[in-house]
Amino acid sequence: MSADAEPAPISAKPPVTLREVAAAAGVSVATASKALNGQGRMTAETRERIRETARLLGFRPNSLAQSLLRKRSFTVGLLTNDTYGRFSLPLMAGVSDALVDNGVSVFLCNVEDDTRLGQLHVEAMLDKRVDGIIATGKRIDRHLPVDLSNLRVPVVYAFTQPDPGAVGLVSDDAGGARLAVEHFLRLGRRRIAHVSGPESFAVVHTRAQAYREVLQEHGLPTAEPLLGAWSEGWGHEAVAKLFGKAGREGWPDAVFCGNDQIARGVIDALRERGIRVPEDVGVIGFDNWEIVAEATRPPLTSVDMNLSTLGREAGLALLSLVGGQPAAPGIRKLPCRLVVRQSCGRPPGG
Amino acid sequence: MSADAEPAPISAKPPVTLREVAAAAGVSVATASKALNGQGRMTAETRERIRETARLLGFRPNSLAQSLLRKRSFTVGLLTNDTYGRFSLPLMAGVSDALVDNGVSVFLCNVEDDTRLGQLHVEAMLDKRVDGIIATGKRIDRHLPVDLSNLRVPVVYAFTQPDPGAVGLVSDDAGGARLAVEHFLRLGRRRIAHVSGPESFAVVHTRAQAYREVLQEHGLPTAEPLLGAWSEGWGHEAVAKLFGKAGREGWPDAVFCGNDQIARGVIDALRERGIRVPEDVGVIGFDNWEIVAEATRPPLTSVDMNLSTLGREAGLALLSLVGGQPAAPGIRKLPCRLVVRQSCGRPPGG
DNA sequence: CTCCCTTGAGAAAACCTTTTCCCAAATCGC
DNA sequence: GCGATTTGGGAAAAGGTTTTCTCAAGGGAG
Repeated sequence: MSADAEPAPISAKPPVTLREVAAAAGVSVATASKALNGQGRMTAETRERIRETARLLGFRPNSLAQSLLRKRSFTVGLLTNDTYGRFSLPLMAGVSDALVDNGVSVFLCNVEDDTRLGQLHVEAMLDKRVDGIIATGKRIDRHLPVDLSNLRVPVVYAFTQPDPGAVGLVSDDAGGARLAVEHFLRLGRRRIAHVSGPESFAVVHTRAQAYREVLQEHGLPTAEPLLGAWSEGWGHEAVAKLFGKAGREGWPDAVFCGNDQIARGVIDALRERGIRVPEDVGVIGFDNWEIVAEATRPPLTSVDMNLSTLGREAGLALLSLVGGQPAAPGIRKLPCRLVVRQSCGRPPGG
Repeated sequence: MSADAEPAPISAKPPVTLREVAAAAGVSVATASKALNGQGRMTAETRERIRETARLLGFRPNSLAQSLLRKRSFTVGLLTNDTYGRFSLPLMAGVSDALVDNGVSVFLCNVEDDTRLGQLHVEAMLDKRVDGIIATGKRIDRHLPVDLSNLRVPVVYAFTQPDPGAVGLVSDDAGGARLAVEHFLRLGRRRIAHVSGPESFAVVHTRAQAYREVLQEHGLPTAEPLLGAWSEGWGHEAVAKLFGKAGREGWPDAVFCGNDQIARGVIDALRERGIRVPEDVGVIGFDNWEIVAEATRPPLTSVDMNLSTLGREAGLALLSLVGGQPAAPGIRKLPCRLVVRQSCGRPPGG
């Protein structure tokens, strides 16, 4: 058993227990435990001998036993009703990354819109003694189909409607809309239209309101936003409405779109009408869905909600809650950022 | 304590233990355990009394303690290197669904392409005593950056390159390609082109080979597939190559595309040239990425890899492995299906 | 009236680790 | 040299459940 022997690889054999390490090192399990955790008092030589033995045997403590005792499982649940959507992916990746960096594993729980399924998942998570729960959704203005108030573990809401008194993180949609409109203004655009999604979405109103405010602040007339669907098809229709009327002078010189699909429809429709983007009309989208934004011709400038960061912040917030730090309840809005590509044009003298 | 009293809701109070249930029912923990698990012998009345007590107290067994004893945690790890991609989502949802139905929770582990991160995750999962691991990826022809051979738990590979001797599930790409080409043939198309992705992808060759075979089986000449990128841009380029030469008689009357983005580029490019889809040229894509397939004009017929089913099967395969059923090692190919929309035209007399 | 078997239920070990308490030996102060 | 403290390490309880034994009481056979 030389000092530079290889540690045993993870293998098919049953796991090595602390008892075995202790026996091999000729000490009690108590001492072995303390040696490995840096607790207790013993000679440096004893401690080192035990550690070396553990290393050689490939000892890894059984998390189940540790959790049972410590009442802390280093495990959290991630609840989502958006397994197919593009929003939850970066969000979940961000959550997962933040937690994994802190040695915490994540249970993925897809609840769809099924209350029974949600209840089932929450109970399973609680049974498995998760340290906390992160609830994410596909819409900021909708609750998950499950009641997470009065749980015995902390809960953080990300990109979904939080319970009153809980801590929630969402993107700053108003700020994102401002970024887009103000960018247009800086580029010298003055007749800015807004084409967005269905009226039933809260973000549609939030963004439209910010759009109006920015224009008013600059003393510009505000056209009524065109509300429709989150689709390319609606982008085409909207262009027909905006650019259908004869008389070029009434046409917008910029279109701020509620998402990237609408923006793509707008760009395609404009091209089909022979209207040049960005020379005649600038276009900015929302979501920065790269696969769409980079395929438009020209590539689409878009507002990015920083969902990955949002997820990361949510993970960290939960961690501090689990650690006993009292977090200010309420909704925290995280800033968006504008990803500039080629659909909005260059500054006048640029 | 009437019989129809409400069971205690899940609450912020510390969980009820079996010991408390036993005390409240006036029996020992051993008897209580047996009553709740349907084990042991006791009067029906005793059993029912204990069960009712447990229900009223809102007792839920501590999974950690159960797992520690049973050596079965009802937990599996899901390893992926594709948190952002669209393939892993339905796959993961399928896995998750299959497992959750069987009372198994899923650890989501995003390893990116980082060996160290992968090792970390695998060790954490093993420490938490997962019953098994499912490895999924974004490409069938690439290994995950982590060695999963010789683990002490079963492993199933889904949509990623399995270790030799392991059980793996992938989509039947050749079969999917056949579906597309044969559909064209049934519709009376005879000059079928194939535009696909980069040469470095194994699926590109698999599908191209199937494409050639079907044409040969029907005694038709096979044009050399055009290989490029998985992008709309390449779809445009490919159309320029295929339809650039003067002389309409040499043009294809159908294009089978390697993915939906290429197909979209092809359709857009054809429209820009005034070539009608599906009247003049039929187009079929691959992946059935609904958000793309439904936005093309006309909506795109596409091959669906049934990834959700693939994930479900992977989950079930792992479950039976965990249950001790020996599974035949090797790669199992699951059939694709053709989702017919409007880009390929109707049968001649249809 | 015994003896044996069944029934109903409890005691205790086991799973694996952590932590508190405890004890013997060694060291220190004077 | 003697009491007090420190040092090094072990015993045991705890965490919550399952399972194997054990055991007393009751019932049936002869």
